[in-house]
Amino acid sequence: MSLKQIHESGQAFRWIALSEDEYIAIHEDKWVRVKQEKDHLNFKHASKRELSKVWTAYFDLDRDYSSIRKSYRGLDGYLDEAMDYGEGIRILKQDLLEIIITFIISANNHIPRIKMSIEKISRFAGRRLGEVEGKEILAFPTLEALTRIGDEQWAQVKLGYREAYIRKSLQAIKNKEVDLKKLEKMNTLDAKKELMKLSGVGDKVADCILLYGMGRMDTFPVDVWMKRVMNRHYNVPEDESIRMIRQKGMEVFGETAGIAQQYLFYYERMKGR
DNA sequence: GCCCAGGTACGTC
DNA sequence: GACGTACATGGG
Repeated sequence: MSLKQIHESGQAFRWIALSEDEYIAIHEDKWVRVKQEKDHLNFKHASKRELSKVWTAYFDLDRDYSSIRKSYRGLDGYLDEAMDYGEGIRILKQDLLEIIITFIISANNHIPRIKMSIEKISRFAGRRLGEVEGKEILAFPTLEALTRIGDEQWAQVKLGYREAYIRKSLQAIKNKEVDLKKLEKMNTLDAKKELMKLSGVGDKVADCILLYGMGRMDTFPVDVWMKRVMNRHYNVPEDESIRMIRQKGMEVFGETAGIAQQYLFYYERMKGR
């Protein structure tokens, strides 16, 4: 497990990097300072209770990634390379509302700008949780706090046309048109349909929400990077539709396709840098 | 100035 | 259902 790789793999936008090996992760109103020490993690000042109640689920510590990697080994050369390169990757299980907002913002946007937007939203409405080395630690805002953000502040976040998507979606969640609690009990396909009722949530964003906010590994988000991977390494013609590419990904990589996707995405984005 | 970014909504066909 | 297009914003 590698904190550095998880940090670079484009799923957590609000980690605070203290160094290459030490980060602050934030989940709801909890935060933890984690340091990589060779092959194990040091969760500084985290109580045993919090470790088992919060961070085990967040870091997906109960899943046996090595056996998943073993099951993929030899399937194809490219995934082998990607798994070697990103051996320490895990899929984080992050706060559902935060992930919904984050990935609505992600659509047709640059990663640094996505980070900036989320940071601003947290600054406007997130609770202050503490401070480490002069860096303020903010919670991602609650649903109530988000719906209290005013027009002027939203405008300052510079979300462009995504602002309306988010504000509509917040209302839909607030009045239970889309009930996030019920979502957890649904199978992946039903949950996806439900999520896609939210404004700004299409196929790809829904897949990301399922994968990063609900721990559903049986998803295969296809963005421009994954399209590139599938075109170049999986015999998918350039003009193939995203829909068909997703379907192929699910067929090839199966129940843990989301994890395979993360190895491939990370490898594609990092190599050549 | 032009191109692009972890795509989606909306109107046609 | 599949396809084309507009869409805010800012960095390269």
